[in-house]
Amino acid sequence: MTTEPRTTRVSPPKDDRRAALVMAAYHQIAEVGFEGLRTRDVAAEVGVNVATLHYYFPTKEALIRAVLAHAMGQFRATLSPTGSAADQLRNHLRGLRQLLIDEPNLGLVLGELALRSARDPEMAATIRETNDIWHATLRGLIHRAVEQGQLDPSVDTDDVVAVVIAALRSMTLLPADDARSERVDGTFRQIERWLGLEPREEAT
Amino acid sequence: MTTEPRTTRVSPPKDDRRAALVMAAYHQIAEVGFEGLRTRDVAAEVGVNVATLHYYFPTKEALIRAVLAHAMGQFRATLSPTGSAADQLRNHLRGLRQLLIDEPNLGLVLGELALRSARDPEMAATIRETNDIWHATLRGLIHRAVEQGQLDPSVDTDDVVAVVIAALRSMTLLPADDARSERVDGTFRQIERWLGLEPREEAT
Amino acid sequence: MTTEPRTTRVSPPKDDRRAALVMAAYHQIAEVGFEGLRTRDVAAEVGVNVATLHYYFPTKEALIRAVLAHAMGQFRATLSPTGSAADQLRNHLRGLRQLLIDEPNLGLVLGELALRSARDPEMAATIRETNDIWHATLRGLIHRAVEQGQLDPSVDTDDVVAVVIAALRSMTLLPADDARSERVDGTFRQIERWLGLEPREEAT
Amino acid sequence: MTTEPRTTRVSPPKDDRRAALVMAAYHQIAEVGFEGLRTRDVAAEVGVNVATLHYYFPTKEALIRAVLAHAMGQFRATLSPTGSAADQLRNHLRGLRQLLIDEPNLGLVLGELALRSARDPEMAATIRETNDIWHATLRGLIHRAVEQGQLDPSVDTDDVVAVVIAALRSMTLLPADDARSERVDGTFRQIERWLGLEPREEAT
DNA sequence: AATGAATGAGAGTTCATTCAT
DNA sequence: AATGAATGAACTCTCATTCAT
Repeated sequence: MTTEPRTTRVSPPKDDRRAALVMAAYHQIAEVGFEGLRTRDVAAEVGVNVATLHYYFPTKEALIRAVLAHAMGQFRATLSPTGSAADQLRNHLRGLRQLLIDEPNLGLVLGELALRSARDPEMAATIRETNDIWHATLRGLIHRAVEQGQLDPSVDTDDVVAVVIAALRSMTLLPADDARSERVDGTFRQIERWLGLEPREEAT
Repeated sequence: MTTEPRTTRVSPPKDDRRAALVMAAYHQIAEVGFEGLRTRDVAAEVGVNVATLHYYFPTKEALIRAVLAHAMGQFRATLSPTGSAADQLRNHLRGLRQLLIDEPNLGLVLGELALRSARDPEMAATIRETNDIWHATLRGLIHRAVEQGQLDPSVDTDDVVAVVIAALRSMTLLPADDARSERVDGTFRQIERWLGLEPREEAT
Repeated sequence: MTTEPRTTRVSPPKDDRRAALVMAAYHQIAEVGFEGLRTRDVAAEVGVNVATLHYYFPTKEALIRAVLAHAMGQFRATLSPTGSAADQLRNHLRGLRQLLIDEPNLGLVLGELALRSARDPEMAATIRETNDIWHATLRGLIHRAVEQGQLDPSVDTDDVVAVVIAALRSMTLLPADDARSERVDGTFRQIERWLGLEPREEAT
Repeated sequence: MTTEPRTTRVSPPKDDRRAALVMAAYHQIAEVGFEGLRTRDVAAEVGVNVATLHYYFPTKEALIRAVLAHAMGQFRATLSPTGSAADQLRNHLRGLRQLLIDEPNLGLVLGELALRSARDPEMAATIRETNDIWHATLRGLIHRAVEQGQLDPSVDTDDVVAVVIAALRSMTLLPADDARSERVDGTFRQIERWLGLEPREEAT
């Protein structure tokens, strides 16, 4: 409750305000959903007046778009390529698993966004785009891994990619709450098995 | 001035009104999400006054609970047992696929409910319960199918069940929009393949 | 400040509420202009909640339209025909004069509406309509009065009607404040003189 | 990075800024009325920040006062005396007519100001002052014109002045829109006739 | 002399809920 | 069993004004 002494000018210089507001909105969405998202609460979390929020984002919708962009960015970061095809595949899966652990809110927020996209064509387009990139990337990785003799040719099909992504989406877009965490781990493990990536022992 | 005596039971008798309101709410949630759910609109869809809605459901929450019950019921119906274990398994998968086709809104509504359950312990409990039943049922079916020599023993593990349900949840709880329908079909097909159920050729 | 005891059910039964709100808005416009018109204040003047106002008028604009209709009605009432043409002419002028005395707010409200009509085509149409009726009526009366030998033929022109109405509009649409009341009387007197209607002695 | 030194007086020197802001406010009032007058929009029209506006005018009210002064000045300019009394009279009428044509916004702005003066004593005083000067001037001109034998003695009364000014005010203070322009011309013509100034043929 | 950033105090509008009938 | 009328509490968004720079 006490305001920290503003000795060091740590407080946001320029557009950290913007970023802070996006983060707060992100957090609020995870906490109360779009249903309970209130501009005043977002502003309060950053410690500014609502009017300030509207100074940066003309409308609530604009704020939500920014949250969408942030969430998409966080997700896409797990698609960065390094190592052999099989390694990249493994890294993607593990990176995703780690992301869900580090950022437990991401699932909720992405879920809210995915649901909302059903009523919001612009948002739907953004999400579909990322989704398609995801499919293409995974398909490409599996294909090259098979070519390089690292995976069994039988997994180089659209259907396999479809199941894998479906399962991953389930982890990513929904509260891990009811899909208890041992099931999450099991899911990741079994995907690696079916793909033919020898599952290394967990460290957790 | 005098309204004709309502002796003949032409208009909904008693709690058809209730059911109609639940259906309308269900429909509204699919259309506008919890974010946009308005008691007035629900009442209007049934053609009654808002106050009438509150006669049947004291609060908006009560109405939502009823929608939850309805949605859960619809889903659980696909778990009904008939035939051999492998047949039941197949039936469940196909029943689910059919349900998604027949009732395209169900995914949206279940998704909304699942997300909301993250903030609503009572709702979370109901959903988790159904979820656990799902897991147990699937596990049991696979186990018996293996015992009866209909499936390969390698699929009789918790991890396999976890992936399968994760993939199915993805289909069930999220707008099929971005997971384009061919991917949905592919997913179902590949699950059958991995389980060792020979995928019959699709109709349609 | 004390709420009057609601012993007698004098309080508005049905759509007196509507009328009361219109009257309050009318009064508020006279008092603070459109610039200062606040739905909350209008509602407060009637003693109801703002939400109640919006129950009757979906938007502030709708309320303003109703005020326009009310004001136009009050004005048009002075155009009712009785007696010979010259009598009707006299009656119209005197009726107008009386209206300005009885309803000192009318000028302000009509003025606000007239000014607003410059930015509001729909409102402009309504006002122009009344205005045209006014012109036509006056022109007709003068014409018939001339035919009946009650007025000098020289006044039977569009230009005369234009001046007369211009002068009357000035009285009607603007605060009588600065056009001090003796000038208002003088204006009415002189119009009668120029038209050839012998001005009767004032009673005030 | 370095802005060129503002040695050359290309940009407005000192209080051209002030004047520009007043003109913009004047323009805005004509366009959207007091109801829609926004300091931000005024500043934007000049191309400066709102804060800059507040540097020149501490409050919105101060800006409005300046607009009032500007509008009054423009009007009073038509009262400048040149020629014989009858000429001055004619010049005043024609000058006014020309002003309304050249500056179609003036009517709107003066109308807004007149209406506002009903709630603003200070503004009312300023307007009444101008108004009284107008009356006195007109009265004086007519009186002298009669003395010089240029007009009929019958028009040398307060009542005549009252009607004439009432009619002129109607032209000046209200949107010419509904008082269609042919009526405006007719009004000016008839005033000249009644005063005994032979109306010269119009040029357009 | 000028501005970007910030804000307090509202503004119109919405909505779940209540209650007399 | 059903409704029209009413409301408190909020919600998003706006705006004149301030202030450090």
